[in-house]
Amino acid sequence: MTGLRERRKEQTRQRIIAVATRLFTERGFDAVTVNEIAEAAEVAKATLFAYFPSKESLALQGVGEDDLAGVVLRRAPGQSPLQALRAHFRALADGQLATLDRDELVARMRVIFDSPALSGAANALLYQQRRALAEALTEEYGEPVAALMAAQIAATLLTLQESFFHHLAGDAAPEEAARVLAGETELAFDLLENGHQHRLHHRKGQ
Amino acid sequence: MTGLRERRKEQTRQRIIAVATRLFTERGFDAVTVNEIAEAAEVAKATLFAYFPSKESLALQGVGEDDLAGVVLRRAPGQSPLQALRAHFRALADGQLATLDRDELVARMRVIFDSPALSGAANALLYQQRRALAEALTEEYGEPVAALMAAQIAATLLTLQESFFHHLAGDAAPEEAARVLAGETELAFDLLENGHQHRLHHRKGQ
DNA sequence: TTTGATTTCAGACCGAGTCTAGTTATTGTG
DNA sequence: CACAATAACTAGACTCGGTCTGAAATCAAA
Repeated sequence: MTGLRERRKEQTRQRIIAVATRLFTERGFDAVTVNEIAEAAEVAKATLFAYFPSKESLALQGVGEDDLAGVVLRRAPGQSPLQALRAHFRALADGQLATLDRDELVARMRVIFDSPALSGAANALLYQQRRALAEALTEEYGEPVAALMAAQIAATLLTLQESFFHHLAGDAAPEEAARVLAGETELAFDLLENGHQHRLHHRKGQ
Repeated sequence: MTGLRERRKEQTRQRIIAVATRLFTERGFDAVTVNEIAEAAEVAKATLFAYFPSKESLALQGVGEDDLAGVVLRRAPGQSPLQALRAHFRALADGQLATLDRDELVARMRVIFDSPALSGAANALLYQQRRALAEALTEEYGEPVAALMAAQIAATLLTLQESFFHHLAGDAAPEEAARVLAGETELAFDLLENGHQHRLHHRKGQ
């Protein structure tokens, strides 16, 4: 059923991503031109843009695909949205570093965080998530509260990612970074659940 | 002291902003070209970009100039950061609509929210604020908590602005919108202080 | 008025992204 | 197998945001 045509398309797609990824990690997002990518991948620029809507999307393949709203909507009965999200990201934090190639991951994140343009694009992706999450929360909490909650949750998760990257990009060992991430994840959800009031007193360092 | 030269520069600057603002509100940010703006303002494109670093900056003049970090750093002794911010935005919500021209304000916000590119740029401005705020909170709460708090606060404020705009852009009367904004501001800070836990139960509508 | 510094300018240039019109595959059908 | 119909690809021109260059205009100080 999967005709030759579709296989070729998939090949081309993969080739473009591979070439782009290599160039981005070698020289950084901003220093690479889509003309270069197209040339190196042996396609016309127009073809490249037929596969990917923008240069950013080339570097953000597979980013922002968490389904926050889905996690909330599919949670076990009796579980609060925050509990469900906490469990989800707890599992993710545990699993993440175990399965994934550390160097590849840190290279990917470095490409993103090193380019303001890319960080912005990643942020825009998160924005989508946020809206969907707000909608998922609306039934239970009403619109204004749901919107605020969703915003706080999304911002929190982005911050966790950033912190994780900074540890990983520093000289922290992968296990160390994973440990810190796990700790900060709990901290973050505690903060969301209990509010800032609980943190009134000096807690310098961590 | 203020030589002719500097007066001319200021005139030119104002002329460019005026022209750009008019065109943006007439036709929307994306449908206006910097060449058009330059032509209408009777300057060369290069001159325009000597005054303003980007097309976005033309539409975002005076946006994102709140100084969240400053509010926190200059708060009265004994006051928590959140208390200080709450007081600040409470005052702002009260004063805002009283002083400012409603139509002008809503036009401005419409220009921004109607263009994804512009919303993104505004978001990037908020990002700066967020980092400064995180730094201001670090002394008291330690780095990871401060970063999380700052992220939640910034996201919250953005959400308030969005909600305010949506009410204003709808057919809500200015006073009505101001009233809602005031209410949501309190709600937002309650949420930040007490956490989501407090909102477990059905609160449909508002 | 001459000199030196600023400002402005037109226009070339770059990179991202779109569009067009024509070419080359791959496909389903007789 | 031949033959449309269709899908994918291509080169190149084009638009728009933004930078750069080198020259011309303007202003300040002497």
